[in-house]
This record gives sequence, structure tokens and C-alpha cells, in this order.
Amino acid sequence: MVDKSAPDAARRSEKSRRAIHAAALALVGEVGYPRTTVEAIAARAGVGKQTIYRWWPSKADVLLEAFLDLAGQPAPGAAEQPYAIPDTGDLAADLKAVLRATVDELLDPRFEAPSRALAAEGLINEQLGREFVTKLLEPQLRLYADRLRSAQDAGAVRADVDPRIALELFVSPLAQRWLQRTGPLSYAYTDTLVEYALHGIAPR
Amino acid sequence: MVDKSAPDAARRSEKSRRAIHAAALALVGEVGYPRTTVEAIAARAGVGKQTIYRWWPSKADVLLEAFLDLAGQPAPGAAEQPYAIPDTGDLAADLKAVLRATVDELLDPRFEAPSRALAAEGLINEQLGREFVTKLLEPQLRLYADRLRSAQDAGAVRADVDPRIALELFVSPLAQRWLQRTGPLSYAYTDTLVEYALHGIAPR
Amino acid sequence: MVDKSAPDAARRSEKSRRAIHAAALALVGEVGYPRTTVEAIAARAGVGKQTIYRWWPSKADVLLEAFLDLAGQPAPGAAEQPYAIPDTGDLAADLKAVLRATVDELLDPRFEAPSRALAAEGLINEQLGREFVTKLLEPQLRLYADRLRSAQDAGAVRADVDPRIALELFVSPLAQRWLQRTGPLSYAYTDTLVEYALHGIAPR
Amino acid sequence: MVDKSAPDAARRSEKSRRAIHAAALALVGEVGYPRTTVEAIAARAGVGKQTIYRWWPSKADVLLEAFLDLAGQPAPGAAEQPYAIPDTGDLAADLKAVLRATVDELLDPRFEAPSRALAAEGLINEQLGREFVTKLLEPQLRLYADRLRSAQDAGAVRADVDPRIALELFVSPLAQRWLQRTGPLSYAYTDTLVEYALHGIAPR
DNA sequence: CATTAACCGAGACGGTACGTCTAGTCTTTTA
DNA sequence: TAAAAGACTAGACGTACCGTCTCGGTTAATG
Repeated sequence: MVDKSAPDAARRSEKSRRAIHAAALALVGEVGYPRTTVEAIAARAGVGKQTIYRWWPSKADVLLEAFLDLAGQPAPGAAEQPYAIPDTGDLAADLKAVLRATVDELLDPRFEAPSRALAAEGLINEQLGREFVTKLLEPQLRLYADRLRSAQDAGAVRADVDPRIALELFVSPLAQRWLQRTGPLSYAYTDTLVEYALHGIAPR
Repeated sequence: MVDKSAPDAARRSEKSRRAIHAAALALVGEVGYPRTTVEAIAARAGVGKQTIYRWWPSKADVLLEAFLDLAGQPAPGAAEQPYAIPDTGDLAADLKAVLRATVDELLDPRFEAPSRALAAEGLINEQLGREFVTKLLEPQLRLYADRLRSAQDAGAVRADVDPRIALELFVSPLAQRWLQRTGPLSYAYTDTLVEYALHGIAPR
Repeated sequence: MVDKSAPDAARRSEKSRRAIHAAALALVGEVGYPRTTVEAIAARAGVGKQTIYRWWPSKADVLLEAFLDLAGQPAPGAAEQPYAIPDTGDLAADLKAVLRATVDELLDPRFEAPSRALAAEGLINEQLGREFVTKLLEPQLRLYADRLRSAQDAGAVRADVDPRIALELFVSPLAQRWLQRTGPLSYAYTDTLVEYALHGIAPR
Repeated sequence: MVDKSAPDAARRSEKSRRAIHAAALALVGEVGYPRTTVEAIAARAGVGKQTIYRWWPSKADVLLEAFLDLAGQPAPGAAEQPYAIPDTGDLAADLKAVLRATVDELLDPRFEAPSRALAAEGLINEQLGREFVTKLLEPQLRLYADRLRSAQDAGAVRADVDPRIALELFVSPLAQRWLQRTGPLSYAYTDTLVEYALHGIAPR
């Protein structure tokens, strides 16, 4: 038996979906997440409230999907997201480059409000948190793990190092500084991070 | 000019303050932060709502204060909080011990809900976030910085290393795993963190 | 310019309207007007508070409408309200009969609490007072004026008498005794009123 | 047994009593009775709330007492209140004069708000209503009864007429017009009332 | 005259209700 | 026949007052 009147996804209005995404992102950016209401999203999107409730279980899920959409199609005209960390052979340089790009992204005001909102929601709402990690964080982390493994093959990183843990030495400090505002973000800072951490996992 | 009829703190009811703290912590633990309402806190504490609004600007501030109180006076019978990382001369062992203790604390269900709630609120509410960091996080981080400086004096850490950045190699990965559930917490994990990171900042 | 998002009366829930009327009348009867709260009316009617605030500006208006409804459809099985004072040719007898009926009505506990409440509110709230008079009092008074005019045509009342003033000789003393409890209500009393007053306006 | 710690009336502050009276009357005049709060009276009078609650059971009682005080000492410079209806031998003229004076009083804005408020409260609060009638209305009515009795002695009114009922023919219509705003107040109106009613109780 | 009882201004307290706002559901109307 | 529009129940929000309860500080009568 199916769910109580499960909506027919085939008949779903793509226009409404997009309008809801746009409205959610705009409102979170303008008034912040907690003051963004479902009613306001519906009104701004020119959509009935029920249309939102029909397709998403909560405000957070709307925003997550909207954000994933946004992340999937970056600024128009910009180069496609690499989906891989460059592998020039110089691990330190490659990591520094990627982290600098991450700093730029974290400071982009377009991302600030929604990603903070989603991160915050994810701390408390475990289901959403896992989705956030799986869909947004994990793919990024995998790139770091891949690059580190490649470095292991090249002998630039000790073979007994677990890349899944090692990558956190580069990524987590930056994440925490951003999320919890425990310190300023800068290229100098991320460069230093790479230097400190790389020595730790380099061959002795 | 003074605030609009600021209440007289001298006449404040200590009993009510404590009851409100207890009720806030209990409710956050039981139903979660978003479903914890000021009304419910007041009812549970046997207190008028106005008594809460008179002394705290928001639900988040109540919880922050309650949590600081809780953190300030640990489980009865337990040994006093160290307020310093042990300095046995073996930096690796000392850091591992402290991180293991932190793991224990993070897994303590008493702290789980309220500290997650505060962390989440702090991501979005900048003012509260700064207070959270200043009053709870910062004192802890200072201990790490102190221990690292001591290690530098002893020659166990390179002199040109910035302790404020270096400490993040130990602390941030654990924080992120806990907050964002990006991986399991265990002694083995923190031990590994210490090993990787320490090499990075050790003399060459 | 229109009102701030005036609700669409066509989609109004008739069921809720009736339930609110009933609850308001019941509560005023049970606990009195000042202790009848909007929240209690909503709860008793199984209705959200907003549904009351959406359609009525105040508790008093709810009660007025409820009372008008009640007055418009008298006790089931009872004879239809006359909507006219009998005209048997004997003015004194006709007035006595009507005033006796009024005494009965004023002593009916079903009407006591709400009509006192509305009268009291109307003393202070001019807008509601005028509505109360227009919709409830005025129609009754018109009946007296009509009957007196008919009596003038029949020569039972002097032609130069103003019926709008004359009717107050019969009606106002009874109203004041009831409202302000300045004396007991009885058939003997109203009969006496008619006798005294009728002489005053009879031909000399 | 005495009341629970009955206050010592001998030590009562006369200054506070007067200030409370003045504040109550002023506030009722300014913002109306329902929006006049005990807290505001206390604040305006420069008095603690408890001082009001110590000596009066309710807001209504404060106002009643204040109003009685006000009525007891009329406008300075004005002639003393008669405390008796003139008895010139011309009953009609005497009644007209008194009713004209009453019209003037009823239209005095100083009295309007508080007396309406007290009358309204008295409709619902039976205890206060009786006090209102006894202390304010009844003394006035007795004057009418006395004058009518005097007229009976002089043969200007039938001996079998009950003055307590007869007086209502003059007084109640005016009272109702004022309280319920069922018509305008004027000398012409009260003169007409006297004419109509007097015929009714005159000898045949 | 010193003591002392209690009234006083002040205002925090536990409460209740206010009128508003939003969540999430249900119903009606429109395209 | 799906979606917009929006009324519905439900209940939390933050505010305003209620009537009670301290708290010091006068203030007046008593010992």
C-alpha cells in the first residue's frame, strides 16, 4: 500500500519547484533562517502553501534542496567546478590552492546565510544533518581523500596514514574557524595549516 | 541614560534562577531545543513567564547561562576539572589523555542536547555565538595553547609554530566529527589525530 | 485602499460561527462576562483563537452577535415573537400585557447575564452601545410608538403627545429597575406604571 | 475573629488616599475605565500598589469612593447642592427646574466618564451596583419622593399614588436616555416629560 | 526618648489573558 | 484535476496587569 495520497511526481510543476527554491534562498539571505517562514516562501514564490508541504517535509529540506541546486550550478560564466583537486605532483601546492578556493567560497555572501542555516539545522536535526553531510560535505571530502591516496602512491605521504583522518587536519580547522568564528580566515592561515599538517603525515 | 526600567538585580530570586536553569536543561534534553518553549520552561520551573523575560533576552541566553552553570560545577563527587592540561613532559601522552577525556565528555548524554543546541544557535546568532566561544570554547583552547608553548620551551615543538593554529590540528577534527557527525568518535581516533598532527609541528 | 487583507466572508465556516456563539453565551452565563475570556470561548468552541479575532473585533462584539442570534430565534416550540403589540382597542390592557411579558423575559436566567453584560459594555463602549440600541432596543421601542400612534388615531391618546417620548414613561422605569436594581419587578408594578402614565397622556 | 491582619485605619495616609482618588478619576477620564489599571493609578498617585490593595477591594471601589468624594464637594465657587427639591408650591415648575439641573450635570464632562464607568460596573457587579444605588442614586430619589409627598399633602397629586413609583416617570426616562443614548437630552425634553407624567398622577 | 509596630513606595514574583504570528491541515475556487 | 488561495485548529510568542509578597525607609504611638 502506498502512502496516504502520495503525490504524483510526474505531474509536479517544475516552475513552482524552481520558484520555491529561489524564494527560500532569497528569504534566508534577506531575513535569516529563523525568520524565514513557509508562508513567506509560498507567497514570494507565488505558490500555495500546500504545494510546499506536499513535496517537502520541512522548511529545512526546502532550503537544503535549494542549496544543492545552487551548489550544482555555480555562478554563470564561471568555470565548471573541478570535482577534483588538481594533481600537479606538488601536494602542498595543490592543497593550498584548493583551500584558498574554499576560503573564497566561504566568504561569498551568497552562500553564507543558507549554508550556515543548514549547518545549524543539521547539528540538531540528525536526519537533515546526515543528508547535509552526505550530499554536500562528503563529496568534497572524498576529493581530499583521493588526492591524499594519490600522494601516498607517489610516496609523498606515509603509506600507513589513513587518508580519511588525515584530510581532517586540513579541512576541519578551516571549517571550525568559519562555523564558530574562532578565528579569521585568510590564505596565510590555510597555507600555514597545510604546512603544519603535511609534515605530520609526510614520510620520516 | 539607563535602560528602560532595568530590573533590580539585588532583589532577584536565586531560587527561580536555578529552577529556570534546571528546567531549560531538562527540556532541551527531553524534547530538543526547537520544541523547548519559554512557556514550558516557565511552567516546569514553577515560574511566571515574565520572570524569564525580565532577566534573559531569549531562550538561547537562558540555555547558555544554564549550560555555563552546569559546566562550572561538574558532576558531584567527580574530581575538579583540571583547568590545565597535564604536563608530564610527554606531549603526545598528555594530549591523548586530554582528548580522550574530551571524547568522554562529548559522549555524555547530559551535555549532548544542550551543547548541540547552543552550538547550532551560535552558528546563526552571531552575538550568542561569540559568547559561546568566549565563555566555553576559548578557555579550553587556551589550555592547549599553553601546553604547546610549554612544549616549545622544552624543544618538543618547533619554535616558529603558532600554537593558536597548531592546536586546531588536534581540536577541530574532533569538534567537526562530533558536531557534524562526519565520523565516529573513539580513543583510537583521537590517538591517531595526535600522532599525525604532532609530527607536523615537531622539530625536523 | 482596502483593509489589510480582509478575510473572505464567503469561505467562512458557519459551523465555527455557531460554535463560538454558543460558547460565548454559555460562558457568560456560567462565569459572568468579565471572567469570560476569548481563549475560553475558543477552547469551548473547539476553535482557534485567530478564528475569533479574524471575524470579530472584540469579545463584546462576539457576545452581541450571539445574543442577536439568540433573540432572533426564540426558544424552540415557543410561539413566534409577536413583532407587534396587540391592538385589542384597550390600550391599557395591551400595554400591561406586553410589559408583563417583558418582565417575564427580563427574569429569564437565559437572558440575564448576556444582556446585562451587553448593556454594561454599551454604557462605556459607545460604538457597541449604539449597535445594541439600534439592533435590540430600537425595534422594541418602535412597537410601542406604533401602538401609541394607533391609540392616538382612536382618540385614546392626545394628538399632541409625542409617542417617542410617551413610550419612555412605560418602558424606562422598568428598564432602570432591572438594570440598576432600584426596585423589584412584578406584574403589579408594571400595571401601576401603565395606570399612572396613561392618565398623563390621555385626553383631558 | 478579626480579619487577616486588618490594617490600622488610624495610621492611614490621608495624602495617599487623596492622591489615589485624583489619579483614578483622572485616568478614567483620560483613557476610560477598562484601560485604567491599578498599576497606573498607583504610579500616577506616586503610591505603592499595596497601598491600594490594602484599603480597597477592587478598582471599582476606588473609583466609587473617589466619585462619592467628588460628588460630595462640588465645583468650588458653585452654589451648594440643594439637597432638596425646591417647593414653591408649583410642582411642575419645581420638577422641571430640578430635571434641567440634572441635565446640566449629566452633560458635565467631568462626571461623564466616571459615572458611566460606575454605572456599567454596577450592572454586572451586584455588590457594587447596590452600593452605587444606595449611596448615589437613592439619596436623589428620596428627594423626589419627598417632594411628591408634599404635593400629595397639598392636593396636587392623588393620594393613592405611590411616590416611589411615580418618581420613576420623571427620572427613569432621563436616566435611560443618558445611559443608553436612546435620545438627546434637552430642557425641552425634560419639560415634556414632566408635563406628560404629571397629568398621570394628578387628581382627576 | 528610644523602641517598635505598621504603613509606606517600590517592585519582583507566580499567574492569566491578551492579541499576533506561524505551523501544518483542510476546503473551496480557478485555470 | 492539480494548484492557488486562504480559512481552519493549534499553540507559542512577548506584553500587560493581576493580586501577593518581600524589602528598606519613614512615621507615629508606646514603654
